[in-house]
Amino acid sequence: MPKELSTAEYQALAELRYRIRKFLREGDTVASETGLEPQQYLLLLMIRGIPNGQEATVSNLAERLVLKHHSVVELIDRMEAHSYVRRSRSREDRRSVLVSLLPRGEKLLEQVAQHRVSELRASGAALANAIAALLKNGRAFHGRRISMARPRKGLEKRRG
Amino acid sequence: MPKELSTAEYQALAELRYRIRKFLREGDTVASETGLEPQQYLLLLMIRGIPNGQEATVSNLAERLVLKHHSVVELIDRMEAHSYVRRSRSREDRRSVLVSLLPRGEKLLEQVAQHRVSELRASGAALANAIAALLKNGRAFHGRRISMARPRKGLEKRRG
DNA sequence: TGCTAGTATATCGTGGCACGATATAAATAT
DNA sequence: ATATTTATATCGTGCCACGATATACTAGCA
Repeated sequence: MPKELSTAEYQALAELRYRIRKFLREGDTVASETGLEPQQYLLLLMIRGIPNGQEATVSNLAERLVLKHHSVVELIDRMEAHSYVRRSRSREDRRSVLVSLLPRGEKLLEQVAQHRVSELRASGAALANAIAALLKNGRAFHGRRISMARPRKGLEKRRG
Repeated sequence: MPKELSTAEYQALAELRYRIRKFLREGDTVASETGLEPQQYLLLLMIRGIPNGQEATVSNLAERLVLKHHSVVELIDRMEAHSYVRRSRSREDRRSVLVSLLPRGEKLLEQVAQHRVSELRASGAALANAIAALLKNGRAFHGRRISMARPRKGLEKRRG
């Protein structure tokens, strides 16, 4: 039976969530200033930033957004209504739908993403450090030291 | 006029959001297994994990959740309906409402938080490292090296 | 002491979001 | 040719978040 969590542990979990939340909501604020809902910006970003070797299909986007596929379908519906994206049926597999940005979506995405890149420089490192500091504090989590996983190499180097 | 963002930059932003999203949704899954909605778990956690020296008032909770105060009011309404929390009027300032956990809420929070602490050990460090790695790679953001805020100890070096 | 300004919470209408259940179409396996 | 699997789509439902607006309480000031 696991031990009861202490107040310090609850506070550490809460602080972690607060920092992540604050960081994400900064981006949401910028998105809403351009007329985009937070999830809409995220979908545009996931379409534009789909990993190499993948296509922006409903199922791939569902995976990247960590949502059930029909939630993505409905999100795309709403985006189509605003002319941010369009659907087209895949030639290779006619069950699949490819989602691509329309110029309006591309432009709005760029405005938000520009801002987000700037903010990442300002606060992204602080977020990473805050998370690492919270994890490092062994006392916050059962008083035992956490063994940090060794990070992999940078993204660009991974792909050959 | 800022330069156009490259595909690599979009991919880096998208990857960052994917990792954060994946991490958060792990917790959501555990929360929903206990019958809690994601935001409900978060509210319970913010009440229990309020920083020392603060009280769990609507305005303090709104700050910790990075929400408008009336969104917190409505969230508390829904939680009260489930007997997870209760409101009480502050003696010191009768405008303020103090929110506290009821036994049912406390129990559900503990179940989820226990699981989250375990998962933090497993994936929290990976998240921090992923964020740091994405930020560190200067090419992903305008090809210029980002000057990392100096962490107390280097992430990689901290623990072997 | 009374009035004004500021602060904290509450309510309502509205639209976005997410899911489970269910359905259809296409591809694959047998 | 049939059965199974996979991809997307639709609907009902409840949760979430905000702007606009309202009420109650506290603090400051003349």
